[in-house]
Amino acid sequence: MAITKTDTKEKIVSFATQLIETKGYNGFSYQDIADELGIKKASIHYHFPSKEDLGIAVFEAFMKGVHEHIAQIDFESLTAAEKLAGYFQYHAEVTLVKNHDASDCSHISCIGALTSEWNNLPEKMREQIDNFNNWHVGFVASIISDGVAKKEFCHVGSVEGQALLIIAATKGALLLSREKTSIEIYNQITRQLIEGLKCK
Amino acid sequence: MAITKTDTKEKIVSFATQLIETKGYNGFSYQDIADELGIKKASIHYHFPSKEDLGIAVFEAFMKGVHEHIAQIDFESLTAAEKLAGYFQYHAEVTLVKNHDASDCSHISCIGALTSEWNNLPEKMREQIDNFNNWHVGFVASIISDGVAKKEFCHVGSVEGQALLIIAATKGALLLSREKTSIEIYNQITRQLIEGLKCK
DNA sequence: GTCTATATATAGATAGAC
DNA sequence: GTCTATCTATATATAGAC
Repeated sequence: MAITKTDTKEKIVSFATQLIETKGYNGFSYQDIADELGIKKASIHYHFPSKEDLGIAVFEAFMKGVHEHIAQIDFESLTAAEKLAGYFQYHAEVTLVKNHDASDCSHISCIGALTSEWNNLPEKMREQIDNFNNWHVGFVASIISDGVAKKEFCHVGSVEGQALLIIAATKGALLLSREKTSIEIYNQITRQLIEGLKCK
Repeated sequence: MAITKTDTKEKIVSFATQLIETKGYNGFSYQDIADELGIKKASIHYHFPSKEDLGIAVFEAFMKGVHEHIAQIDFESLTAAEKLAGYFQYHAEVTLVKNHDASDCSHISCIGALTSEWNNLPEKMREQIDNFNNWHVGFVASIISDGVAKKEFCHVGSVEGQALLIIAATKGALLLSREKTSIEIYNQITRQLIEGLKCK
C-alpha cells in the first residue's frame, strides 16, 4: 500500500501528540513538527490553519484511541480488579509504550497534560476536555460499581468519590513518574489503588 | 512602617507565584508582571536578571512558607488523621485562600504547576523541585507511620506507596478542581484518602 | 500539497539616561 | 531603582509561486 497523500496530516497529529505529552500544548511550536517531519511550517498550516485546529485534532485522535480500545475489551470475562488493572495499563501504554519504549518516562497522558494547562487553552479544546472528563468519571465509576455488585470491592465513601480519586491519582502518578524517571512510581501508586478497593 | 525599597522585589515574587499557579512558569511573561505592578519590564530584570532567577526565587519563597507552616504546628496534640487533614487544608489554602478567595479554583499549587512543566524547566529549578519532592514524600510518610504506630491507620502496601498515592492524588485533585471550578472535588478526594487509611 | 517570503506580535534580555 | 530604547529570537499566521 502506497503512502497516501494525507499521510503527512496523520504524521503531524501523531508527532504533535507526543509533543503535547512531553512539552505541553503551549510548549511546542509548528517549527518543532517541521523539523521532525522534514517539512516547512507553512505546510503544517495548510493542514491545520491554526494551532487550535491542530490541538483539537490531537485530542480527537486521543479520544478515538480510547474508545476503540474500550470497544475491543471483553468486559464479561474480567473481574473488576482486572478491569481496573487494564485501565491503568492502558493509561501507561498509551503514553509510554505505544510510541516509544517502556522505560521512557518523559511523557504524561494527553488528557493529563492538557488538564495541567487548563487556563491557557482555547475555548473549544476546553469543551472537548470537559466532555471527556465527564465521560471518564462515569467510566471509572462503572468499573467500581461493578466490583461492589460482585462483592469484590468494599470501598469507603461514594462511588463517584472513588472514581475521582483514581483519576486524580493516575494523573499525579504520571507526573511523579516523569519527574523521577521511573515508571515504578506509577506502578506502585496504581497497585495501592486496586488493593485499597478490595474487600478485606 | 514605610514601604521598603525592596518592596517591589517582594511584590514581583508574590505575583509571579500567582502567575505560576494559574498559567505556569512558561505561561507567563515579565510583561504580565509589569502590567500588574505598574512598572516596566526592565525594572523586573533589574531585580531578577533572568526569568530563571525569578523562578528560583518563587520556589524558594514557596518552600519557606511550607517549612514555616510546619514549624508552627503542635504535632503532639494531633491525631494522625488530623495531621493529614491539616496537610490537605494547607495545600488548598496556600494556593486558594491565602492570596484570594476560597471559591477561586483557578490556581493549582506551585509545586504541582512546576512538576507539570518538568520537561520545560531550567536545570536549577528541577533540582529545587526534586529536593522538595524527596522531602515531601518523607514528610507524608512520617504522618502515616505515626498513624500506624498509634493503631489509627491500617494501610495496605508500603508506607512509601501510601505517601506517593497521597501526593499524586493531591496534585491530580487540584487539577480536576480547577477544571471543574469546584473545590468540592478536591475535598471529596482528600476525604476519601483519609477514610481509606483509617482502621475499619 | 509544499515551498519561499513575509507580516505581525511578543518573548527574554541589555545599554545607558535619569 | 526605574525608565526609554533597542536588540535578537521566535511565535502564529498568510500570500502567492510552483
